[in-house]
Parts: sequence; structure tokens; C-alpha cells
Amino acid sequence: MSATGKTISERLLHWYDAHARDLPWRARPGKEAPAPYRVWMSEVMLQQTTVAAVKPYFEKFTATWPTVEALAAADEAEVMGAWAGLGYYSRARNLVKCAREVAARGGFPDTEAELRQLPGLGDYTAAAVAAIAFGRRAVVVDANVERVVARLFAIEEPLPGGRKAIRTHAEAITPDERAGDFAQAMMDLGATICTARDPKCLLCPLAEECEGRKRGDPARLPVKAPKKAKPERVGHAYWIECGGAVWLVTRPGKGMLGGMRALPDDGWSARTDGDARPPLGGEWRELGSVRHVFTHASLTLNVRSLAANAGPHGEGEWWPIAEIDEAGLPTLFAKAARLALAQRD
DNA sequence: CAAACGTGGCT
DNA sequence: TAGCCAAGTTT
Repeated sequence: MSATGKTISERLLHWYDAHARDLPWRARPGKEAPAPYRVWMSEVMLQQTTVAAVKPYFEKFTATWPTVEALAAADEAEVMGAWAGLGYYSRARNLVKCAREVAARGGFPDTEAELRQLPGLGDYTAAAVAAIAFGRRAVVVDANVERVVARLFAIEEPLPGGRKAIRTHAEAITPDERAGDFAQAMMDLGATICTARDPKCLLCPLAEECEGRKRGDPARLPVKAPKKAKPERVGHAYWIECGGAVWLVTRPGKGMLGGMRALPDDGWSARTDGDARPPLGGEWRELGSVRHVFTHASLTLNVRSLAANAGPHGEGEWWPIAEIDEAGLPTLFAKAARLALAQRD
């Protein structure tokens, strides 16, 4: 309790009632709670992904597959293609798997523990769906909450070790009622006021009780362990063209860009360079290279092209070049395709 | 538990 | 610009 007798959650919910962001997956003021399907969909898309990036994907997915039953019945390859560009593609595979489990059992479970068992739902997402869609009291801890709590209570222990103390404090300030609004309020506060850099303490509804602010320089919290250096990798991708079509493959389900349609390549990965061996003999033309930065490696991908009469051995498909935008290529290969197209006659 | 796993925006 | 950061999960 502060001097004026209001708890942190009371202050925060009061602020949220006036300043909540208007987001497509959120209940509009005065309207009923959004369907669990939409809450789940948005939470999965928002994992490590910005609101701005998610919005168009959320609109596309909910328009194409308006219910969990519709998504459960969808062709997995079509869902993977629709996810192209959003990143972390195991999310899309788990999305389909989860939709099928949920449809088979006749709807989403309404407890945090049961939600946690579904594919793609970890501690954060299970708590968020339980609180936001089902009104359960659940302690929702994401990167926003970590930052707000670390500052509010001046938790000095660096992450990831400091997460235990952060969770304990988050548990203590989570209200019994409106836990879903409280969670979203914490995230809105973290996204708009208690930002990673240059926090707007003058606008913060919790400034009065913020120990980090009292100590000065709240932006230094939470302290984080130093990051490892990012290796440089080199690989090759191959643009094989025949009669207005290009040869595309589907990558293995696990690993980098798993399950995604792609240009054939030389086996590069985050751990090793490619072997630069083309999948087919012939007169290859050097088109140049594209750069792409992943979370844990930076890649220079050299792109080579070949006018062929037949495709390489193995799995693959001829894709009409005029429809390459519909192939659902992840961004790395979309860049490579763009390079190839720009150099075509 | 540390590492793998995308992408785009901002400073 | 090179690095940091974003509503984490899985292995």
C-alpha cells in the first residue's frame, strides 16, 4: 500500500481503463471478452514478435480460419505459407497441432495447467490465455513484466538468475480479480511507458512506488548477462529455372526455417558453412549475394542460377515464377528470389 | 540449463 | 551501423 492507500494493481488498472491500447485481438471497451481462439492466436504470434508485425498476420489468419475447427481442418502447408515472414516457424507447426488437439477435445481447456499441456504454450502463454480468455487468476510474466517488476522493486540480480525474484514479486502484485486486464496493463505499461530505453517516468502511474526510479537511472534495470558473439556463416542458394518456373523444395520439419518452402541450398546452417556444391551440373551463373541476420548467426547467402531442362533428383516442385509471392518463402529466400528476379532478362 | 530458433524496427 | 530489442518455447 502506498501513502494514499491504493495498491499497485488498483493504480495500474485505473490507468489501463483510460489508456489501454486498441488492438485487434482485444475486447473493445464495453464488449464481451474475445474468443479464446483469438486470444490464443494473438499470444502465439506475439511470442518474441512486435505488435506491428503481428497485426496483418492476425487479420489474415482469423479471416482465413475464423475458428479453431477451421484451422484444425486446414492444410498444414498452407498454414506454413501464410506464416512466412513472421519468423520462428515452429510456432506455425505447433499452431496446427494445437488447433487439432483443441478441436478434437471440443474446445480450449479453461485452466492454466491444462493449457500448459498444449503444443506451443509455455509458462507465459498458458498463463496469458487463462487470465485473458477465461478470467483466471494467473501470474503472467513476459519481458515487459520482467522489466516493469525489476524496476518497481529494484531487483539488481542479472537475468536470467533474477527471474525467480521477479516472479515472486509479480505473484505478489497480481490481483484476484481482473488478472487478465492486469497482465495486459503491465504489458501496455512496458510497451509504452516503462520502455527498455528512455522510460517515461513522468507519465507512469506507478512512479510514486517505483524503487528503481527512487534509486535513479531505472533504465539500467533489469540487468542482463552479456550476450555471446554471433558467428558469420556463408552459404549458397540455387535458382533453377525451366519454362517460366523455378525449382522449390520444402525444408525438413526441424531446424532452421523448418517446414518452409525454400530454394535448394548447399546445406549451410547456423553451425556450419555450406559446401558450395550445386544440386545439379551445368553452367551456373553468379548472381551476387544477400545478407541475413538470424538470432544466433549472420549469413551471407551467395545466389547462383541455372537454365535447366529438368529438376534435380529428390523432392521438390516447379513453381510458376509469376506466382513466386504466393510460394510462402521465408524472408531469407524471398531476398534471394528478389535478387534472381532482378537479374532475369 | 544453455542453445536453437526469424525478423524488422530503432538508435 | 552494429547492436539491442520484441506478448517465449522446445530440447
